[in-house]
Amino acid sequence: MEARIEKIKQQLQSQGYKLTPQREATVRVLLENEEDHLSAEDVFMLVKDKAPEIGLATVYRTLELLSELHVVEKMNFGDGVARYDLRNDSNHHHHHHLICVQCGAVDEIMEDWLTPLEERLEREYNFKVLDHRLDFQGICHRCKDKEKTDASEA
Amino acid sequence: MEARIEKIKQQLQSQGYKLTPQREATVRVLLENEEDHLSAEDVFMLVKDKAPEIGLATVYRTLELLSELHVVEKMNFGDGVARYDLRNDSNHHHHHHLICVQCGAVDEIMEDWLTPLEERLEREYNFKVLDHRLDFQGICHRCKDKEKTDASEA
DNA sequence: AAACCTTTTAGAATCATTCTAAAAGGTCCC
DNA sequence: GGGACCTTTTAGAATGATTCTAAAAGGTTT
Repeated sequence: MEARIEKIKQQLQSQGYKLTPQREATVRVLLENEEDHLSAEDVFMLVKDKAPEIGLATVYRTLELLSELHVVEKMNFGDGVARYDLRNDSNHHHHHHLICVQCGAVDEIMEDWLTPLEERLEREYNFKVLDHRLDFQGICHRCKDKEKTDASEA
Repeated sequence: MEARIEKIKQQLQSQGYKLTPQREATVRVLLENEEDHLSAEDVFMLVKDKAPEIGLATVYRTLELLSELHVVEKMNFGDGVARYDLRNDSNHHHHHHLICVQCGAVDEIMEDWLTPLEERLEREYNFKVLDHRLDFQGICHRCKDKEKTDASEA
């Protein structure tokens, strides 16, 4: 944990920014909730526990800054709230989302299924791929199981 | 054109809705701009030319309604505005986006590359796929050509 | 400690979208 | 033909996420 904070500190400093206490608190929240896709509001509420005097605007600015430095990834699942995810070396560019239309859960797939497609794009469409996103909407295994249980109970 | 309006009219009526003049004007705008990804605001301004008395809320409600009936597809490219696209039988479910980070253009690929992946998802992840989206961020062929030209001129 | 940075704060402002209450239009039935 | 009863529209207010602003606070450099 400390090592990763240190690394982010250096990324900030290399661009002339400082790791202020507010920024550090924000980064810690992100590290502690690495599996989740937190909204700015979520982050704000969690950071408030550590540093109650922090403002929402500061959290927004920090997330925006970290996003520019590619420390976090800003995402949009179409529900009107931006969500932020810490990038680490292993999941970088290789995760896709399963979005459940019933319960709203967002699961991840950590496999990279798109490399062959990207190669084809560059070849056939002359398009230089920098990033991608692949989301599936549907019904997650939990809701499917629940449906089955409900049906047998009825 | 008229045939397609007629078809949409029937889709509405089959669910108990009517094709009011405002809705028809909205649908016509969508048909006339089928290649574009219009925002609600864009649609509103274009509809105003045909029917100046229409309200923005009506456009929103109409687009929402058409979206529920799967006549249009509501999309989100992460720029804070929802965009709406007419669905027709040929592009239904089979288009992906090439979003240029340099000029902002959005091109479409009309091939379906994901069927094998969807089958795998249902099998391995027990996830019932209803819809998907696949977007690539990168540099489009136009900007690449432009770069090349600029470089040789310099 | 004065001058000069960057950063934070609180709250106002903005912008897309949704809600609300009232009005308008149709349709059915007598 | 006129109510009663629908759905739909309208204008404008309300909401909610995000951004801006002006003032204050902290650090650094001299």
